[in-house]
Amino acid sequence: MPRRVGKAAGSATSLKRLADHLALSPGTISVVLNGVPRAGEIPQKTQDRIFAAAKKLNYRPNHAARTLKNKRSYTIGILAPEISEGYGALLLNAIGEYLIGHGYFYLVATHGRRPDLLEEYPRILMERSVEGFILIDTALKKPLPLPAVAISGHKRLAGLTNVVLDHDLAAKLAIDHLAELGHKKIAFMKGQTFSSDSAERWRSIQQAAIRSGIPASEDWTFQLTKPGFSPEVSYPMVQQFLKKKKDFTALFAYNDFSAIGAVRSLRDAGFRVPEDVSVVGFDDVNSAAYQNPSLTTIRQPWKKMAQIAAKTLLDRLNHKRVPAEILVEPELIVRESTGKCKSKSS
Amino acid sequence: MPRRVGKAAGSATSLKRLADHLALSPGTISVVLNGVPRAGEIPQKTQDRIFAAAKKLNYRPNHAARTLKNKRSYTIGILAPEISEGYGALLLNAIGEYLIGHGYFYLVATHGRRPDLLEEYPRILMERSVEGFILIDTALKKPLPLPAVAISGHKRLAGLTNVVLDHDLAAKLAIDHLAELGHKKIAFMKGQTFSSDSAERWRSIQQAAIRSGIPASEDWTFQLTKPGFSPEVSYPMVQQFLKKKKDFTALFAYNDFSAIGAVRSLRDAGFRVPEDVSVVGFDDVNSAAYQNPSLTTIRQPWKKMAQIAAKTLLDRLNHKRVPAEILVEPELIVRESTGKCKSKSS
DNA sequence: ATAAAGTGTGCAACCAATTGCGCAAGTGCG
DNA sequence: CGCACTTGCGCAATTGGTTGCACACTTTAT
Repeated sequence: MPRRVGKAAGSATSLKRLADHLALSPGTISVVLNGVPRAGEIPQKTQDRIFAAAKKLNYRPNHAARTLKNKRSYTIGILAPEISEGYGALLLNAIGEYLIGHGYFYLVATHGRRPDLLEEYPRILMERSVEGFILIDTALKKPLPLPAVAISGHKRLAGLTNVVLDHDLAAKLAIDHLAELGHKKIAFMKGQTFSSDSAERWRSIQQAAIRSGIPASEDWTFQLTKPGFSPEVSYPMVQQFLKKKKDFTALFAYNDFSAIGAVRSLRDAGFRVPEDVSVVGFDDVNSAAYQNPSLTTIRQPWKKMAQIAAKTLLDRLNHKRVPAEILVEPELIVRESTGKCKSKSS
Repeated sequence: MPRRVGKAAGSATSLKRLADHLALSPGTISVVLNGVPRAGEIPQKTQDRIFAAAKKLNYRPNHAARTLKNKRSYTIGILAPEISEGYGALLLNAIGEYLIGHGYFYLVATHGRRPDLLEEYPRILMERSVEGFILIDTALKKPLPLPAVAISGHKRLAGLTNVVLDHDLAAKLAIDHLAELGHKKIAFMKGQTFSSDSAERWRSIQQAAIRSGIPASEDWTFQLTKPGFSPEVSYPMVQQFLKKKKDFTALFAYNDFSAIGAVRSLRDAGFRVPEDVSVVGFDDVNSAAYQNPSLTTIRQPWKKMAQIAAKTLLDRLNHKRVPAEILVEPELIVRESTGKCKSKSS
């Protein structure tokens, strides 16, 4: 005599409710619905009944219970300094799509580079049983106790795969382009010290510059300090730089937003872009093509990087071997912000 | 005779392990650590021992087990069409910071406006025991069975709070500004039909236009169709519009990125901005101030909207009463892309 | 008829945390 | 000296899903 279970009781359909409804045990139902090998031992007729009832009662397994028992949460932790306009958002979007497409969700924690939060958030995410981490522009001091993939990380740590841009190639593309246009006096904008690409990129730029016989000393250099991805970050720094040096004919910016700020700053100081100064950006954000002038820039294949990062992490979670570093190639996109060098002295 | 538990067994410290270590029952420890009223009945000495051991063994309660038992996950589901450059990313960032600051995390699902995903993702998020939803630019057909707050939603649904911009004021600010500059022939860009602000904004624009004696008929209007937040979305539409109408002296764009695309398109067609055509944007994204010309725009207080949305949802989860609609005020930011109307005919 | 083999099913333990109930001491009062 | 009351604390059930193992029942072989 099957007990009658009121539909009003509780809300979601649990395994037990289904079991009562079918006059079977929760165990049997679990076996059938999960299709484990042993399910073959259960008669087709019973299996059909189970599937039908599950559909009818709209049964959805409780994720927390599953996580607890199976020790798999199908959840990834993402650590980023912030979700900004530009690069970071595009990465996050592509990472998210890949993960959701493969049955995973993600928790994002934005730490703003605060050391205390960089300690705390990975811990909290692990309490929430994330299975691994993806780091965006985030430098860790200690290795994490879980598999991790870093985009634009440069430190080799145990259990960490770095997905990095080929900065040597990027620097070469930009500098060769400017050199071909006749530029010899190039100003370089260094990224903020805390930005994880800054050091690597600067090293590559110096090497490429030497090879092309272009000076890249302190004189030709200034550094961003304010955090963030906004033209505000570079505008005042360019103004300041112009006070000590005016005879450069090209500028290689740290990213597109700082290039936009630089263009503005140069124009406000009376320089035309590209007639007086050529400007090269970095990243190729969506609006780069629609600036005035449109930006010549080094395109980071951010979508590819995001997919590689997500795929690599899932591979590791499924016990595949993955490399410690994966290099991706940038591309030069020539637009209007660079032009022939017209200065006679150069 | 207490069992000896090797520290090698398992990884994280569970309540039971702590209990074995202390030779107490898990229940007692739970009572003390959670500070429920009954904890007062347990002697201070025992409590001190418990706290000390918890710290020493680095005890962290398992979130999945808590969620299962307490039916509270401290997790919010966020539904957005995409995480784009611009507006959406800024909102997400501010929402995330508020939530994390209040002990909540969030799962993001980007649905790309696909109807099947708009059905599926809320369900999956609910399986993952989210306690409520925040919707960004997402139109629902059915009410959700959980508390929800929509940013830029305009449909009244049960259990839903809408955080919306005062579009009447926004339209008035933009049109009054253009009218004061002498513009009478204004072209209007309508948002994509699926964008949740489009209809509301267009209605407000029409009203404001009538009051100012400015025509806002079909003739003066064109509509975006491609999805996304990129200048690409508007560039070809402006080109097309220019084929049928050329005598407007101002353009009110749907957002900053479409304004950027429009400026570009106008210039490519031989119009100077703002000398021949003034352009007003919407949103005031970070780079708007650094365009050339810098964009006059209607600033959405996105940070405030994000915080209000997050706060309102948490209030509802804590059984406070909240309004069905919350209006926030935009602000006119005058920059270089608008100027005096010089056309004689107007 | 009886054992062996084979088939279908469900009990109970487990995961980790929480909580009602009640056991077992200790204290006070008559 | 005994009864009642308080205090301190632990047992066991609960949450929902998964899984090892045992049990029952049927079929086949001897």
